[in-house]
Amino acid sequence: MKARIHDVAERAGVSMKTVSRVLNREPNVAETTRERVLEAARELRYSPSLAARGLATSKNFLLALLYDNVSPSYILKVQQGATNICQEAGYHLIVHPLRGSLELSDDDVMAVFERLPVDGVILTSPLSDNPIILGALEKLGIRHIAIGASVEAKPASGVQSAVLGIDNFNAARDMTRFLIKSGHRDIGFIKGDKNHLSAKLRYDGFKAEMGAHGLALNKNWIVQGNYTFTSGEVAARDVFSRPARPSAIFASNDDMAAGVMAIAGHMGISVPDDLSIGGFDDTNTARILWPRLSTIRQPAREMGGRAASVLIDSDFNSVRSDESERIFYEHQLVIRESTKAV
Amino acid sequence: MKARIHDVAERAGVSMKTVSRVLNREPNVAETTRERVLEAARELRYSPSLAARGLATSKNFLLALLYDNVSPSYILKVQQGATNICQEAGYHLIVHPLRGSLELSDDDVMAVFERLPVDGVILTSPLSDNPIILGALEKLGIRHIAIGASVEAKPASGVQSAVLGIDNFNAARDMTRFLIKSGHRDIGFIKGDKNHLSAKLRYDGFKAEMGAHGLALNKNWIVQGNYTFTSGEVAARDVFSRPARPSAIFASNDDMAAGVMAIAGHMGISVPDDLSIGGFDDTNTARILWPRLSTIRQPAREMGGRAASVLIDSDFNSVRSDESERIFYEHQLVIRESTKAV
DNA sequence: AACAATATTGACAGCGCTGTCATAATTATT
DNA sequence: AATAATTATGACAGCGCTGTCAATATTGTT
Repeated sequence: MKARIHDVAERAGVSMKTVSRVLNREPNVAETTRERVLEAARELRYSPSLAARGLATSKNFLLALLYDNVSPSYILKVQQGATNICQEAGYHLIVHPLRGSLELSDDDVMAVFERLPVDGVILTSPLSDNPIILGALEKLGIRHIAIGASVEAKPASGVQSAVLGIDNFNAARDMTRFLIKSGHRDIGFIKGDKNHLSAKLRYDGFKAEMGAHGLALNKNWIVQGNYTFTSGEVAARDVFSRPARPSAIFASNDDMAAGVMAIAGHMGISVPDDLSIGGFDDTNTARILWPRLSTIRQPAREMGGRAASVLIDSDFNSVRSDESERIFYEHQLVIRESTKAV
Repeated sequence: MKARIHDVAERAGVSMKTVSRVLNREPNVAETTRERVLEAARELRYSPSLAARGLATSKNFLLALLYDNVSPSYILKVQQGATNICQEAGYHLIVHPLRGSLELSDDDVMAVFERLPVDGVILTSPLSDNPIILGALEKLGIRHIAIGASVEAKPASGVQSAVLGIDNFNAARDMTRFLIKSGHRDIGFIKGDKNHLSAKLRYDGFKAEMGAHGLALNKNWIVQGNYTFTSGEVAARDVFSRPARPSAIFASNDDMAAGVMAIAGHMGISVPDDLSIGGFDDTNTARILWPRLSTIRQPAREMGGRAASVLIDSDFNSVRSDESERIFYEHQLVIRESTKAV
């Protein structure tokens, strides 16, 4: 039924090993032989068994994408980028939600990775900063890329790993500066999940820029959220229940910004006429809302792709172990209709 | 470094085969032995090599979720349901976008599946109805579940397969009836992708219900879309460029409804005061928009989970080949703020 | 033309697990 | 108490591939 390498070898009149050489692009195969083998393989519609190959080489041609269930639109972008690259390279991507990652014990996490038969792992925020997860990965010697981890994230050691991200601090400053330059002085801020390093950095950026312009922070308008749409709604209700109302709200991700917009709509507060809203991430959400969100573009798809290709490449190019690099991406302020000068 | 079954056997003082029996829950193992083995396995943090197991059993503990890139929010729901079940069962889910599925040749498709080392495939619409894909799957003997395929989809033969879905026709009638009962008579419709069976059924349902109430269809207000947000925008622009304007638009999925809403916002048409909008699918999109979309809930997450569990179960319960079943789900009309009585 | 260097190929073992089948221990039946 | 039926365990081969290493063919060098 399904052709095996043996069949191809027979048909091409060579040994199995030679077929293997051709298929794996090993050097030292005569051109004529190579063609004969490829032809035979094509005729038999041969494709190697990943299981057998994995057993023989301890390579699985599988990558895993791990995420905690926040901000689906963001995850999806990363996933899209990663699957694209995987397909080109003949790899496959396993998606693995890891809910409640903060409560997970060392053992839980180890158990997950021990039975994840992959060649590399892509971590998305907030997993990117989670020391338990990072620790397990290193202990098991699994290569990994942390997306959205921040500058401060300590570099991995022992196994090859990398950190991809943007400069959250300065990105937040950019958005804040834009709002201020648009004439806003009363600006509210919705913080992201306490456990995300990115949340802290974005808030710090906001504070820094406000301070640089001599603008005071109004505690009434600064609310803790957790990066979910619902938390954005809750935060907005809170802010709007105060005696005074800000003229702009900067939510530290798009989903929360959407929550703010929903509550504004509900309360008859017109966006952007009565209230400007800024988001962060430029996910699909930002684009489908009306008015569309002004936000910070984070090249999530690109980063997902990059993460996959780094992982795949290091499967080949003899991995210089103990290497860890940091790749930074440019963010971009995207102005749309949810903000307006006052 | 990593424990092998041999190590566990040694530690427990039994043969490898006995360890294998315990781990695979095979019968005929003495209780005391079982415990000893489990203990040893735990101590060594043993977890079997999927590759080796796969090679020995031709089972990979992998499922694949295939989709063409339309309606990300819908895919995501299915994916969530499927990963949940997979995790419980110790399986993993590979996600595999298949862009431009309509132009794919027989060979392309075969090539994809031949190198997808999985025990089963979950298809989402529009792949669910694609004869080339279905054909390839059967030729290769890969079990599959088609989500969102319609009643008419011919049952698979040869390999176990199933169809999960809702009654698109009647669901569309329900939404249409609701709009009519709300006093709307001038109702526009945005069709889904021509190649989706669901698109046809939804449109048929709309027509049937309009007809049942003696309402005429206005060609100006019936526009072809393709299930994407952008196509919803284009369609809305088209409709609004006509001399008369409908009082309600029924878009055959949420993403297109979001597109309509965006254009309405852009043109200063107030929703729902000047225009009611109905969607379909009840994806995340419907919830984060303001006003939130009235839509048809399709239990996508549940279907994703069900698909996974059917596939996994049939891995064990000796598969009665040649079996194919149809599982139908109830849809539900969800009324939110995007529609209003006139 | 004889020899060294290099390119090309194949035989065989073994990756870590499970299926088959034989054997040993236990329990049921007369 | 002897035999049959059942339960519990293990030895061993082999799943389909690739790594190692040895063998052979080709090319280059004096």
